[in-house]
Amino acid sequence: MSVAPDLLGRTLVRRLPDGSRLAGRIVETEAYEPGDPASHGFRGPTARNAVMFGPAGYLYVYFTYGNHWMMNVVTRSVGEGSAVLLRAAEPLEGLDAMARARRRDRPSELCSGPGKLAQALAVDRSLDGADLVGGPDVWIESGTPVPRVRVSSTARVGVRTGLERPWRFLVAGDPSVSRGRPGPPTGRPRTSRP
DNA sequence: CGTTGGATTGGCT
DNA sequence: GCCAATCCAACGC
Repeated sequence: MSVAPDLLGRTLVRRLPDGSRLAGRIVETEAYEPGDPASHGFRGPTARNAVMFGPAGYLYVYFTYGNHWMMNVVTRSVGEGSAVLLRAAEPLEGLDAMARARRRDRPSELCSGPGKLAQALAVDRSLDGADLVGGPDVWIESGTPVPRVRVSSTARVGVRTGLERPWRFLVAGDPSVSRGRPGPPTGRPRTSRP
């Protein structure tokens, strides 16, 4: 869970097959933990969520609502089943390519939601299980840490269980944060671990 | 094997 | 603010 807020401010990089580079500064994440009823891993491994149960540092990509791909970072060791959903980023590099993929021009509409982010970065099922540490297609660079005081946490968006867990983390006031519809903000994240 | 509904988005009222 | 789009994994029979 603690890695979810730590990903804020880091740079998510995608290298396309033609060699071009796309990048965005992560501004919104959500944590999905072992034993968490809102997590895809809650009922154990399946063909879809298998990557979640593998080693940390890999990309878990899944498809939902008939249209959208979601990008997650696997964060725990083999067998545990955890992930951090990458929900939004501030476009930094390759805005033209992102705009074409998204059919939108305004930067704030390119990566401001989990489905939008994957579409802008040309991420789909083919990158499920991609190596984020040593792989050539997608990775995370250190970026600039976001000061704790600028991080807000809220209930996670779009889930019906686990609402008591304020595990959505965002950069307060950033225009690239998604328009989620969670409950009221709960302020800065708790310092204690679950 | 059929049904259900989803870690969403964008367009329309 | 509301809701259809659109696919498929999960689950029940």
